[in-house]
Amino acid sequence: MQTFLPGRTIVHAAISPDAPRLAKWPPQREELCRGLTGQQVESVDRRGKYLIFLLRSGLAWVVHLRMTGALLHRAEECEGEAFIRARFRLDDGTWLCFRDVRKFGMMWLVDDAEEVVGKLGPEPLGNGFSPESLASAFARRAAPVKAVLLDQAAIAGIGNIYADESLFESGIHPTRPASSLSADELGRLRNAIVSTLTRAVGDRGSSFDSYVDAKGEKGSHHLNVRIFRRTGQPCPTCGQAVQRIRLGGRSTHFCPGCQK
DNA sequence: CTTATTCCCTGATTGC
DNA sequence: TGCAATCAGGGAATAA
Repeated sequence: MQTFLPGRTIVHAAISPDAPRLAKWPPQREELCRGLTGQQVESVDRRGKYLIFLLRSGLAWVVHLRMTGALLHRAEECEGEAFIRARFRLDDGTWLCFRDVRKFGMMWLVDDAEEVVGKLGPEPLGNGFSPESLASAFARRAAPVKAVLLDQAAIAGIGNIYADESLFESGIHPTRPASSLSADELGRLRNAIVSTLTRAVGDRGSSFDSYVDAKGEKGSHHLNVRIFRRTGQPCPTCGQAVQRIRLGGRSTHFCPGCQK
């Protein structure tokens, strides 16, 4: 995305009427498309799970792919391809196609990206992310630590896979109240979050389901997870069977032997 | 303020 | 084999 989009101008934009919730702001898809047409992309950025395209005009085009969304860069229009919910033609003749089977994806065209991402917690791969950052995110939070890890206002960008992997790597039980973690545990969890996300980025993401990048390529990190969706299989450390429970409305996987 | 629950959506999986 | 019910999941909305 960073390689081909900066400098390009959107010369045509269309959102399909079968994706009525895709346009979050302006809420009418025609208005969002009108606003995007003629805009030149200056830079590509990210905050948590949100993509931010800063435009030369000063506006920000913000996109969230959610579960099954993908922004695909194509030489040709994705004519006849299933689940294409929006298309954007660029001034070099290529296309950016938004494919989204489950229609959970969202986009905004705003004066300031902070209107969308302003309430997110700190970036776990940012410079200042420390055990103290976690302590402040967990203060007064009696909810299970797994649920707080998924709370984007506490820490930005951690999803279900990486919450389970980080808790496993740090040896912390997912049901522990977040505010009950000791300083040592906060330090271990901080390091586990950083190493888990760094490894996942190195593998270009996890394609348990349909995730692909702008070139249509899958990530490989789903091949390297230690605990996620491995219910009943032996723990890689102690051999006990991996257990699955529901927490924060999500499937949660952990080793009853290693995670206290 | 926090926490829990429901909803959105549809392909894949499971159950009879 | 066929059809229906269930499941998966991020985050918004709602309720308590």
